[in-house]
Amino acid sequence: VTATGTGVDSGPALEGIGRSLLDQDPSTVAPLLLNTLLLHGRRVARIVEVEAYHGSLDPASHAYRGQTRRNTTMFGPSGYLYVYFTYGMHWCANVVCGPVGQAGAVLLRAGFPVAGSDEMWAARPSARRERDLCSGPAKLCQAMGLDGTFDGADLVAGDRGVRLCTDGTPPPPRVGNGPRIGISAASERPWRWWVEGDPNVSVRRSAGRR
DNA sequence: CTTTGGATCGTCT
DNA sequence: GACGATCCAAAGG
Repeated sequence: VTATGTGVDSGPALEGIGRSLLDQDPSTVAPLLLNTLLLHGRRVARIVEVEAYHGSLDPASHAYRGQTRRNTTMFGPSGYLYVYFTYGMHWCANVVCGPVGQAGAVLLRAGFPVAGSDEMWAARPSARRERDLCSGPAKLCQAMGLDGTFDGADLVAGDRGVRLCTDGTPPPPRVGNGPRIGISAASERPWRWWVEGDPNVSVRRSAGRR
């Protein structure tokens, strides 16, 4: 695992996230991913906001109505990347959790640039401030250069150059927790976690609205 | 700062 | 044929 020239390799050594940690319930795994690092080539983002999605018991999940072509990765082994296309133009990335056959994933909702931000700015020309780079699930994918071709990538083995690591940064001292964003079903379940006070965390559109 | 509406197409019924 | 696990530009305070 390297991020040469990024400044990351001059800090504490990076350590891959183990598959056993991810092989648990999405609601257990989700908060554990806060402050971890998503790496792709030179680009590194620190995850500051996540959401848990379950399977047949979660009406907001893509896996609620069983396995289909799109959500196949969600039903596979943990540690893989589930990338889906939405709103006709956006990609969003999840970390698959739990055992084979049991759908579950953690949506990576926001992060902030730790390295390779030059590539992120290039990938996101509409960004004006640094916090515009990764402050949303589709922004994060765009900034990190992730699209549908990365669906099914192994984040533990890093078989397609995408990896999930930790640099020893402890869990955030204050973790926010509340309802998930942008869903219409099961909107009362508090399955979203974020680093309290981080400016990259998405804000729920005031009042209602999806 | 906030609010609003439009873009755009793969997926599943 | 309908609907998104969203983002952005524009307009108003």
